Amino acid sequence: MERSGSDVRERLQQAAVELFRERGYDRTTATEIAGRAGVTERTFFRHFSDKREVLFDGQAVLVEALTASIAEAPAELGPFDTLFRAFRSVTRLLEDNRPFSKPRQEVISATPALRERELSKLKALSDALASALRDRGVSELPAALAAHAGMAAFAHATLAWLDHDEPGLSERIDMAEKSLRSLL
Amino acid sequence: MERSGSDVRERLQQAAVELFRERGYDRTTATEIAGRAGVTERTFFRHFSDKREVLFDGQAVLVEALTASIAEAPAELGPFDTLFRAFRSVTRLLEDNRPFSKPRQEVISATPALRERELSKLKALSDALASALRDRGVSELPAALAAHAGMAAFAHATLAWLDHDEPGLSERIDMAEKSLRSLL
DNA sequence: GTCTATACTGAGATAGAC
DNA sequence: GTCTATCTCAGTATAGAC
Repeated sequence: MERSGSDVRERLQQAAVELFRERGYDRTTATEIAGRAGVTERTFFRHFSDKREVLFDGQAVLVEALTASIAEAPAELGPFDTLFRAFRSVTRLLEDNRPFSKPRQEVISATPALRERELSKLKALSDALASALRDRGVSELPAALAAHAGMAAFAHATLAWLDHDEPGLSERIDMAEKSLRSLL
Repeated sequence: MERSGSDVRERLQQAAVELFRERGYDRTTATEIAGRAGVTERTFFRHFSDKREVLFDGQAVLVEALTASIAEAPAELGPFDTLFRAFRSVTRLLEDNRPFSKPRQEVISATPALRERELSKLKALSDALASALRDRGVSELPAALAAHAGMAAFAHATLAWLDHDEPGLSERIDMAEKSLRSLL
């Protein structure tokens, strides 16, 4: 049982999604997940600080990609232009991940404890975007509000697209952006 | 030991805030909270589905007040006008509750597990506002986005005001509204 | 890797309000 | 008698300490 290959983390994540779908989150123990991945419960908790965390790892990549896009955006763009440019820069990434994201999202949506954790992650993401905007000279309050509103639109589009794949992600982002802009 | 008709629930909430401030959330057990309120641990969990929930009860009143205000707003008002009218209608309520809200918020802000729960509650509130807007004929997407953006502004103003009481809550809501509207 | 505290659950008993 | 709140007792699983 490959121990040093260090794809243990991925095997744990894979096993977790499978088991959560088979039995539900509450009826799955950390020991069972570890067992299916060929390690002990203790190893599970070495990799993930708590049971929920096993489903929330991909976020780091997304944060990096989005903040990088914001940092290198033309200086003359306003907050929303900058944000939506960033969101569009990761559509390809999200589309490629859809086969894994969809079952994962089904589990999350069905489990209150996981939805709670999801909100934390979205908040952290939103805060990171606000920080990236501030680095471009946008001041505190507008940066926070733009990041929040933009993230809400982006998250809404992404979740709707994971639920039904048509219309596509790009179109959904367009729709969300238009809707947001016509509100103000 | 007053068993029936009593205010066990409130005693539990009171005891919880006290103990969390004295020792911190993690170092306080449900048994200790129950003990200080004069009941057993099991009774604590009959009143609150989990340990975090004991700090999040006041929300119901706020949801009621805000959705009521939205429902009775003049039909010609747009989504943001409707929302901020509602936010302003509860400033008095929030100001009166400040003596209780402030210590409570300090505990929440200092505890990751409680911040997570707080986000859930804000999401539920935001969803309720979106639903109230839809009842006025605002369609799905704009209702969700307006509610999210508006709530972000309102929450930002309220938390900042709990942290430092000057400028006052009304002024802070004015500032947040202006900032949000001038984003475009 | 082992041990332990504690959050949480379930079932059945008891006590009082009605 | 019913109904509801609480208690008692006996567990399981998470997560942290060692």
